[in-house]
Amino acid sequence: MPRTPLPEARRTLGALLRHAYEALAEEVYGALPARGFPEIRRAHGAVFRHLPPAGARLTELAIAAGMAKQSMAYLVEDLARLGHVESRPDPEDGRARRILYTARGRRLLELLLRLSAEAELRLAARIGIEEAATLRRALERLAPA
Amino acid sequence: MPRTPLPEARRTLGALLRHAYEALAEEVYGALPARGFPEIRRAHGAVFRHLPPAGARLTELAIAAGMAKQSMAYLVEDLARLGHVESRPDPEDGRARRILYTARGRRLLELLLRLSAEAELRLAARIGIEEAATLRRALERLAPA
DNA sequence: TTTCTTTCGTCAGATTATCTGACCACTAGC
DNA sequence: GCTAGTGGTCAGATAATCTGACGAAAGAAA
Repeated sequence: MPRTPLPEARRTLGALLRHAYEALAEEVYGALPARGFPEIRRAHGAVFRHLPPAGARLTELAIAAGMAKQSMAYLVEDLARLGHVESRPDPEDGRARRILYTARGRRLLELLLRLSAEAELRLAARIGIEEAATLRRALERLAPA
Repeated sequence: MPRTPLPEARRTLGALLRHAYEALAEEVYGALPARGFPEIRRAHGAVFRHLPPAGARLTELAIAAGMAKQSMAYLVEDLARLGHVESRPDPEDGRARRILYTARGRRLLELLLRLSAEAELRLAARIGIEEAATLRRALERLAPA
């Protein structure tokens, strides 16, 4: 028998993280339809989380997001079709394509960031500012540099 | 212009939560093949997170996991095929089925809980015991009662 | 400068994990 | 005993990933 009692399955750290993430994602992505972006799905976040304002190559994006380049290509193509990014041939490399935000895509990125910040503020109001700050600090220590 | 500067997309609270969850899930589920359960995928976790030792009905499981009963049925059928759960007609209700762990399923549940506890301990070693405790506390305040 | 190797992206095809709608069997409430 | 509601399945769709094979371009080596 283990010294420490095993946690309930719903109370493992992983389950708690998943739940918090799920709730936050729902707040952010759930707000998009009413804000004029009903076509955006959570999977698109993989692009917005990793595409810097100056643009990036497809393969860079795929690596940053930790997925196959084919998978990233599928998301990027979708966002291009929806008018949020465009993919232009890279002048510096004839094989490569540069993924860039359109004006609409930049507005969406800003909206996502604003909604995220607001959701974090609401969370802080629920659990306490101090508590929320330590939560963020702990998570930041786990994130890659 | 917003008073607070917008966060970088990779530093929203959601992105941080997602990253931490992803890392933890990888530790736990990544260990399964070497421990004799190569057939278990992350989606199966929806069952193990919500199926109590005494069993439950399919619809209860679906509601607890926040998914359609058809989706839960797909996961349960898969785990039944793999010998981790079995689904028997409910003696108290002729329409219903009771989902129960097999002996193998119970061992897997225990392993998952143990791996989760170990991953949490390693995380605490990385960021500090105090920090990990406050992380858990904050997340628990966000979880449903 | 020709060749070899690696990298960038696409094509084709598969699988997993979800959903919705329609339905049947059974229970429960009047 | 009807009628309404619930538990579960069937059928079909879609989203979001993957792997393998490949062509074109770049970079390294000869």
